[in-house]
Amino acid sequence: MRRGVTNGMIDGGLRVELEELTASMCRALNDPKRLMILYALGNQRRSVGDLCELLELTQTNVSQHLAVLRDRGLVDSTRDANRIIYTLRDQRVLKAIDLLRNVMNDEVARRHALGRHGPAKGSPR
Amino acid sequence: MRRGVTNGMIDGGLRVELEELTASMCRALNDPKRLMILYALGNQRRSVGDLCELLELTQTNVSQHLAVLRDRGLVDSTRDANRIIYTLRDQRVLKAIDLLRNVMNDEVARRHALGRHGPAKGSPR
DNA sequence: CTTGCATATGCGCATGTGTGAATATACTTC
DNA sequence: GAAGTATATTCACACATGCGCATATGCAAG
Repeated sequence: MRRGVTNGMIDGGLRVELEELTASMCRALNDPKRLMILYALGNQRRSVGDLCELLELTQTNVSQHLAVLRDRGLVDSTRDANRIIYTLRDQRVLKAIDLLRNVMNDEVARRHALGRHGPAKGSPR
Repeated sequence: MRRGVTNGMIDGGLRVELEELTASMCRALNDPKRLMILYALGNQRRSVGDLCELLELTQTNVSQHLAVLRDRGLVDSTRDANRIIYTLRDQRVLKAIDLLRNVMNDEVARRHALGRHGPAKGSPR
C-alpha cells in the first residue's frame, strides 16, 4: 500500500535531496586520496601528471579518482596540448571539509580529555 | 626504500589526517539514511523508536546506522529507563552538510543552464 | 524470576568500491 | 603516417558495506 510522500517523516523532499547528495558529494569525499586531490587543486590548476608526482600515486589511480570527481562536477578539466588540466570548481567544498576536520579534531581532543583514546566503542547497553 | 614523511607531497600530516577524516566523518555521512537521522536529531533528542517511526525504517536498520554514528562520535546516547535517547553531538556537522547541499544545488542549476541534465559524463578525451 | 518491551548484535548475502594490469584514445613531433 | 607522450578506460578481483533475519541484552512490572 503506497502512502503519501509526506507521511510522518520530516520532509519527503529532503529525503530525495539527501539521496542525491550522498550519491554525488558524499560519495566523492569518502576517500582520502580524493580529498588530497581536492586540496591539491585548491591552490592551483594541475595536470594529471603533476598530481601523480605531488601525491605519489599511480597515473591509473589518479585518473580513476579524477573521473569520480569529474562525473560529480567537483572538478573541471580542460585540455592543454598533450596534458589535461584539472581545476577545483567550488571552493566551498574545501570549506565543508575543513569544517568536518575541525569537528573531528575537537572530538579527538574531547575523547583524550576523557581518558579514552581511539573510537568510541562502548555500547549504551 | 622508505623515504621521508615530507617528500614532495603537499603535507605528510595532512595525508594522515584526511585518512582519519574519511574513516570517521566522511564514512558516516556517506549514506542518506544516516543523514536523515542527523537532521532528525538536529532539532531534538529522540529515542530509537521515535527515529524508526519518523524515518519509516526498521528498528534493526536504525540501530545499525546509529552504531556507525555513535562509534564515530557524531551522536551521543543516554539511557532513559527502557529507551535509549540519542542526541546530535555537534551542530557543525549539519552546517557542513548544508554547505555541500548548496554546492550540489548550484551545480545542478549550472548544468541545467548549460542544457545538460544528469551527471557530467563527458570525458575530456 | 518470569514476562514484556526497547534496543543491540551476529550472521549470511547481495551489492558497491578501490586498485593494478593491460589496453585504448588523443595529441604532438618528426 | 609512425613513434612518443599524456591521459582515460576496461577487466578482474579482493574487500567493504548495507540489509534482513534471528537472537541476545538490558530494563521494568508483576
